[in-house]
Amino acid sequence: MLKESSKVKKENISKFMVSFSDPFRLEIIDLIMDGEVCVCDIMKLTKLSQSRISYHIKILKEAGLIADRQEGRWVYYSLNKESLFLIKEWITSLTDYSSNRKRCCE
Amino acid sequence: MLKESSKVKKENISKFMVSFSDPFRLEIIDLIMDGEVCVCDIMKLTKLSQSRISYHIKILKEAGLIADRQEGRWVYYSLNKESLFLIKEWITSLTDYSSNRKRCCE
DNA sequence: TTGATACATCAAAATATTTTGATGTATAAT
DNA sequence: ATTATACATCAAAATATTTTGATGTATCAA
Repeated sequence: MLKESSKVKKENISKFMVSFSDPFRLEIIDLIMDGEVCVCDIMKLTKLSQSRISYHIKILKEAGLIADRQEGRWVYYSLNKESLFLIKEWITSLTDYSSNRKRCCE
Repeated sequence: MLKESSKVKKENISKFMVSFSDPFRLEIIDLIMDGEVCVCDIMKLTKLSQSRISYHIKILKEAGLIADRQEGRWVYYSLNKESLFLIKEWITSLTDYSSNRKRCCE
């Protein structure tokens, strides 16, 4: 079993994965990757309704996946690379651990 | 936007993330990391009901996260490292892409 | 100060996922 | 053959997530 000392908490991993588990959120992330975007940009590019986008944005934000910055009436969203690195690290620890592990009775 | 040439398909990413998004499935993965386990092992270790475990196992299997091997009456499950590597690669492509990208009008 | 824009939030409805308990199938032991 | 074990599958119920349309708040322009 993975040590509890891992930098990412299980609860956060779950939240992160949930936030990545919706196709519309993946689409939004795809757009945000190209640079800061506001909700109105996402509306134009995805044809999703405003409140629907706000809802998904909220999930992504609460998972720590994106950051926001207000500028006048606009709110710009951007990828939070730090959290992506942490998750990558967590997946690495999964693969590393299970490849170094000795099987019982071998 | 990420090139479609990425080794992992969006649909698979979504499935993978869904499969990782449930705390009980994370728990099961945690156990499987320690070596092959059967449903009965998981039952003993997690106190989840048999059909509940089977259900989650199915989700994990369909996402390509775990592999199975039958031996008599037992079915042993193990981590499929290949898919973990692919997802890690996908996350890497997310961070790499967005860090190399030039902001508009800069 | 009025009206428009950008976005958040809310409650209800729609939809999807998960859990439960029952039943089914295959293997193996008696 | 009969019974027990290991697991899968199923349908119904329980629960969670998502969508929708309405309303709220802040900012800005006229």
